[in-house]
Order: sequence, then C-alpha cells, then structure tokens
Amino acid sequence: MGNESGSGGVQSVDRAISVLEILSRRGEAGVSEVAAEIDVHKSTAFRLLGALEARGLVEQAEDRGKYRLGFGIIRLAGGVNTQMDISRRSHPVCQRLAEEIGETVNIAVLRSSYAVNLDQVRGPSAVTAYNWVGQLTPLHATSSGKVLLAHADDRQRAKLLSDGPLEPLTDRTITDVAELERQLAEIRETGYAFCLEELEDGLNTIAAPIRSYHGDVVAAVSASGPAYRFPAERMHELASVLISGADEISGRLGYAG
Amino acid sequence: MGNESGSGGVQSVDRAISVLEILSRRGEAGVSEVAAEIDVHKSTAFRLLGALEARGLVEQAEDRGKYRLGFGIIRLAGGVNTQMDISRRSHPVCQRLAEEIGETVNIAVLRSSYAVNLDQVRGPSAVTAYNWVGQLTPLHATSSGKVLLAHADDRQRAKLLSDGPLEPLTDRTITDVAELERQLAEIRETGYAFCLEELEDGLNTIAAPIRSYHGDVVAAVSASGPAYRFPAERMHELASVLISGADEISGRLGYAG
DNA sequence: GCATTTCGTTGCACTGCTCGCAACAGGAGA
DNA sequence: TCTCCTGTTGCGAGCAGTGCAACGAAATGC
Repeated sequence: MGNESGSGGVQSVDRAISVLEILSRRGEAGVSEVAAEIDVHKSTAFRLLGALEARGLVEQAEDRGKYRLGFGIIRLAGGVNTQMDISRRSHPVCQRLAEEIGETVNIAVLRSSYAVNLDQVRGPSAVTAYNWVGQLTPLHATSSGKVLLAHADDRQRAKLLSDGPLEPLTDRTITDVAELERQLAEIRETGYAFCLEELEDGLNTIAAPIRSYHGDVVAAVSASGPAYRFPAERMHELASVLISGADEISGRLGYAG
Repeated sequence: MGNESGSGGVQSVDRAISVLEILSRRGEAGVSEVAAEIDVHKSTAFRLLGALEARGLVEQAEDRGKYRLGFGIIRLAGGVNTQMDISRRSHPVCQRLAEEIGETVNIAVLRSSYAVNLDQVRGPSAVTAYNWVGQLTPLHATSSGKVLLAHADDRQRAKLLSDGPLEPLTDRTITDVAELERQLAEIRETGYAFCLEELEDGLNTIAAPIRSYHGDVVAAVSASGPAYRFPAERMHELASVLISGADEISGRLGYAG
C-alpha cells in the first residue's frame, strides 16, 4: 500500500527514532528506562540521547537525568506545513462542536492513502485517553476517510480503491468495493459519512467535509464516541450540527459557499 | 549555557537529523540534493531517507523521488506538550492582534535560558518571510525575553542573569546587567516590554505577559516590525492594545484577573 | 527520435563508527 | 555506613554504515 524506499535501513537512526517515540509517549524518561525499552546497553542509549540533544530534538528536564522532547521537534513540525493551518483555523470550531455534541472531535486530511488526524478535542464525556493526532487510519473504515474518498476526484479515488483488498478490521468493516462505492455516492448526496464499529469494536463516528477557498474538499471533521452512547440514531440527529461546523470551518478557510 | 550529554555522538543519527532539517527548510528534496547538502554519497542519503521513511518521519511526495517530512513529526510534536496548549488557545487572539496592529505577532515561553517561540501570525504588511516558530532567542535581547525575565521569580532571574555575559548582538543590545535590571523593574510597572534593534538591526518589538490560571506569567505575546515602520512612539501607542490581547489570552488560560 | 545526462536504487566489500563492557562517581534508601 | 541504582566515560573489537560501481528509468538537449 505505499512503496517504501530502502529497507528501513540504518539501525542507529531507527533506534534514535524509537527514543523519540518513547519520550513522546512517556513525557520524560531516564537513560536506563530508554535503554531497557529499546533493548540496548545504557551507554548506547546515553549516546543516542546525546546526539538528539545536541541538535535540540531532546533536552534534559529539570530533574537530573530525565530527558524529554525538545523544541527542535516543533521547529521541524513547522516545516510539515500547510495542512497545519487547517488544524489551527478549525480548532476553535472543534472545541465548540465537542461541547455541543459531547463527544471527541477530530480533523483529518488525506495523505498518501490514509486519513491522517491533525487535531483532536476531547468531548466532556470522553472516557478514552486515546490521542489520534498524527495517527494514520484506513480510508475505508473511518468516517473521515469515507468523506475524503467520496470527494476525491474520480481518478484518485479509483487508484485508492484499487490499491489492494479492503482490510477487515472488525466484523463490521466494509470490505466490498461495490458497497463502499455505494456509500460514497450516498455521502456525496447527504453531505456526511458515518461508521458503525468498522474501525474498532464499540467505536462509532460521523464526519463532514471541509472545503478550501477553491471549493475542493481538503479535510474532514469528525465526531466519535462509544457505540453504547453514540448509536446510529443519535449520529443522524447530530449530522446537521456537524455539517454546520464543517461549513463554518470551510468559511474560515476562505470557502464562500 | 546548558550542559550537553555526550558529545553529539552518533554520526549517522546526526546526519539523519540534518536530513530532517533540510526537508523542513526546503519543503521537498530528492536523494541527490540531500546527499549534496550533507556531503555524503547518494546511496547513504537514500538509506537515511529510507530509515526515516520506514518510521513515518519522512514520506515520498507525489513527484517521484521527492521526499518531504511525514506526519510522524506531528505525532512526535504532540508529545512536546503542555506549552502547545498555550499556543492553541492564544492563536485566535494573535490573529486579531496581527490585524489590528498590522505587524507580526508571536507567542514565546521561557525554556531553559531562552525565549522559545511557539506560534506566529504574520501581520498584513509583513514583508519578511522569517518564521520564528521553534526558534530560541536570547532573553536579554528580545521583548518577550525581557517580559519573561521581569516576571521570573527572584531566584530564577538571578540565576539566568548570572549565566555569563549578556551577548551583544547589535550596537543597541543591552549588555549591562544593572541597566537590564532597571528595565525589568520598569516592565513590571508598565506591564510591557520593548526592544529597539537589540536583537537585529532594523527590528523593533514590544511584548506583554500572559498569565496562567494561577496568576504566574507563563508566556509572552509580542508584536514585531521593521524599525522604519514600527518606531518607539508607535510601539508605546500600541502597548495598550497588546496588553489587552495578553489579558484576553490570560483569561483563556483561566486567569481570573 | 536518439543520445546524453541525471536521477533513484541495489549489491558488494572495506573500514571506521557503533556498540557493549567495565569502571567510576554520585545520589537515594535502608 | 553500606548497598543499589543511576548517569557518565574510556577502551577496543567487530559489525553496521559507508562509498563505489553498476543498472534501469526519467529528464533533457540536439
């Protein structure tokens, strides 16, 4: 589903990235914790941290021997770009939607052949700690993904749909291309998409398209919650709220309507 | 000024980070460009890119052979943390300030012994393309830095001021500690700080403090513009606008006033 | 259209960079 | 005070990283 260059090649680089991920996950860690987690000797972990620190990707926290991610990461993130503007401009609307709908709201964009989550605002009743930001999700199994697929141009969509079988993630995942295409046509009519436990058991989501100045769909805003509390009926009731929010975000991106 | 662990140690990791910085700066690059810039053989550059791609920090753009930063960076940035909340909550106010003042607005926080820029909104008349986000700036030579120094607790401030001589960056940089202390006392009285070509020739800035729920100063919001268009008189006129903006941001962080 | 140049990609073998080991100093807890 | 754990440093072996050469594909120039 994407072609990777190289084989993942340079072991010490791979290890350094693992170090970054550990710090991202844990917030802070010492040399020995890092060493244990990537299964290397302490002195190796120490040197990897040193290399990362010398370039600002890692820094030492106030506690001696505790390392955390540094602002060099933010600087790099500033280069990832234009799609982060979408995230920024939509954030206030997401906050309002999260309060109004009561569930967690996400912004996602199409990237390669995935829906990538750019931003997240937890709903007041959110019980799950899961942070979707930066996560890649399969297009066919998420409401955001379906929105992005529905509004992709025909050629792009045909390519995305022919990139291999639709992977079943739950019993409910749509794996039949014809059925998915039917849903995508419906999404273009109704203006929103929904997913009923297709990505994860117990997780329901609904999404609406965000348009750019030019009118093309460049992102999706979604609301997600547990199936027991966010069933199909409720999702359909809330569709208009989400669509309004999506329209407001579109306006913020310069879309005239 | 900080203590570095290791010596920057692992050459291949260092090279990989250089690759990330090149992509951040250029947006996109091919194997040969990267190789030329870090002065390694093409095949080495290719393998470094491959390692970074395998972990999502780099991805291939639609153009064959063109690489760009991937969303793994965003995921990592999500772990840098709590201070990014400040950035998010203040952004709408920064946008308004940038329009109202007409110049570029930044948010900065104290980190180690630097002012680190978290966010930036360019003013309508901004001619410079410079992106300060993620940049470390010396406390004594920026208005944000002065605000953060002025409101640091006495012990911390004494430590920061005793960390070596105040480096002269222009003819106008304050290098006398007593003079800087006098300015910091004035900042605490007036409620804002300004810099007249102290960081860079031709660059003037003004800053005001942002307070957290607890009332302590956790960030500074600043406006900066070219001296010819943003002279001292105009800055003082605009101080109340910036202070109002800072107060609004403080309110957003839960400060009750 | 053809020839040339440049690109990205792969396999090979050399060697220097990476790594683990051992030792040490410092801090915390019993 | 002793023990254990931590982070940090120096050393040298060996293997992982590297440059070279070759190849196919794409781009460019005539």
